[in-house]
Amino acid sequence: MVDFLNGAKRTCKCGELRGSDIGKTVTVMGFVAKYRNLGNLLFIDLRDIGGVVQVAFDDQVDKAVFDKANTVRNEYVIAVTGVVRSRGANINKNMPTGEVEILANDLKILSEAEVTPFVITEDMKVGEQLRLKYRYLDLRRSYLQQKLIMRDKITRVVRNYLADNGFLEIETPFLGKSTPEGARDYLVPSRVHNGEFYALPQSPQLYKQLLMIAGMDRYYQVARCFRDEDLRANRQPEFSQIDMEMSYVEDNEQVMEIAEGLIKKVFKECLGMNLEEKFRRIPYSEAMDKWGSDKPDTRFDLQLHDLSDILKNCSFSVFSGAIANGGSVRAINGKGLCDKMTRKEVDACGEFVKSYGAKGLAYAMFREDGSITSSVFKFLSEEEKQAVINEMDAQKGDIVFFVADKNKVVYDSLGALRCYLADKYNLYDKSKFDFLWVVDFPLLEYDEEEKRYVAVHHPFTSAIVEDIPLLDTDPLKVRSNAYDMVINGQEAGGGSIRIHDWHMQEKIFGLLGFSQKDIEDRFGFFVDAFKYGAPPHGGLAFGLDRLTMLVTGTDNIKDVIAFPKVQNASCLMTGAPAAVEDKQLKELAIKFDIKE
RNA sequence: GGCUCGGUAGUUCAGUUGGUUAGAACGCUAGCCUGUCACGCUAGAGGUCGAGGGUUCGAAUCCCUUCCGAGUCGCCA
Repeated sequence: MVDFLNGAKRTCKCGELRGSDIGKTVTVMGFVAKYRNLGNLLFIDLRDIGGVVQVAFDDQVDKAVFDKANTVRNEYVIAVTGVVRSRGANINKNMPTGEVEILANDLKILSEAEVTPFVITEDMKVGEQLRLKYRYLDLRRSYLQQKLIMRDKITRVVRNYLADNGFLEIETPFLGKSTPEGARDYLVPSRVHNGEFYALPQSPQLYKQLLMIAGMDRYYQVARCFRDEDLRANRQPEFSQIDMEMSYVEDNEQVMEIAEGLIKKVFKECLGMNLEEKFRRIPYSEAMDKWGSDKPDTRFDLQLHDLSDILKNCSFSVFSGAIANGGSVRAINGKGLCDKMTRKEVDACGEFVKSYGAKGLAYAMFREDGSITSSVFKFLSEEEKQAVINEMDAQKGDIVFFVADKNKVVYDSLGALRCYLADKYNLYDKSKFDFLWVVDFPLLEYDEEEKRYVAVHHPFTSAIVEDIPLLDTDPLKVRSNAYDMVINGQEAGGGSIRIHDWHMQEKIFGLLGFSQKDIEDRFGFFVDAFKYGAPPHGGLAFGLDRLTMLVTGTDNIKDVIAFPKVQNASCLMTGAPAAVEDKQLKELAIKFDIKE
């Protein structure tokens, strides 16, 4: 039988009580985290979002209340009224409220609870599968509550900052038009227009640009975005962006300055970090050449070195062949790792780079005794060897890894390998933060499968003015006004100065292989809008989930989302997605063959 | 779509070369206990070894299929 509150009011949260509260009569409410019955004395650890406090029930004080407390089990929801008193000699230093306890004189059982599928404790080692099925129980843990509290704080800081800078929060539709460039769309069938579909937004890109054309000047939104692609540890099918756009800018720096200020504010308010220095700007080409990635983690060295000039004529055909085919040979030097790595671990690196398309991983181990163990040095002349050693600054104790292939494979595999090594051998301080911008991205890249140019960023990104002539002669050389903010080797956000001239927009669409009809069908409304006056504008979007991950120090995106989906994009708690009733399908005029 | 790893009591796990009745800890239930906070002590309940098929005298263990989950490559303008 459960009690009604019957007018009882909570006077404070469990975790707030301190020595200074001794003597006060308080009423607290929460979940029973733990009970310890000593016979005629019973302790309950009561948990709410603010923390845990110990409640004591003494049968000498009130036998009826004591007997009632005896029926209480874990996760019951109760209200306790009592007097805060000192624990005397029995202080628990492990809890913030450990100096005090509440001696109960009234107990209300507000809700009974069945035995939970897992015990809710902070040091829990329960499988994710079970925790996600009972997410509402998992979320009772302070670990997750603190992450959602921080997420709330971040969004509040963001809202305040952007409001202070003249940005208006404006909502844009979830039900939009499918524009099949980029990620797969989630589609929503229309009942009124049978056979037609809305698409959920991959991002509010078109709307925010239209808001600039509408004269809204500066816009932002904490926007839910949807992408029907496969999940990762840091990727969910629906996620949130801090999406912003501003008018009358034509220079990257104007947007980056605002965005950088925002990140500095977030880190200041949320982590107390003072980020004084301007973030580094690294051109895309340098990021690739030095770090093998357009989101380099520069907390550790392990830079890539291009050995193509040295090795282009070497007798090792894998190397010379790759270079002759337009690829390259590059290497990284694992300083001091030679003796830390077993043969098996070196082989594991070889397997690791294979997943990035590399056919193999050559190495050279520089032993402390001066000898060199290498899979490739025997193919090199003395001059070549010496030149490699000089270029790599290879010394005793080092291990150098080489990859020869198409440039993309070399970058991908070595770029990933350096992160793998740094992580595995603790080559950097994981508590440090590393902020930078990658700029001067190429505007276009060539898609071998589709046999056409595709936009590196998106089709609305503008080209750097001095590169515009190259659009007609060498489009792959054109750099864009795009910029990505990279924090700890993760893309935290990205944006660009947009095209605001519809002639240029049509030209880019043309380069991307869109026919006039394609443009009309997909983006007609968008191109039209530019014909009625469009301020120069640019913007950027931060991934709120990833930002929260960085601030709270987790590498699992599920930790910062209340109700996340699992790898196959289903929800273990609700069972979504699920079949619907025939009646619903009929209304939508949807018919499909159900596979057995 | 590919690769790797995992699924045994409510939970976390152990389970040898295929061999008697599948174990431990925690949790749960009952009893005792006035200073516990990982309370303690005693007793007890609790298993379709993810599912299906196969090999075998015999399968948690070996093989095949399949479901579920994790990581990752592709993918994510």
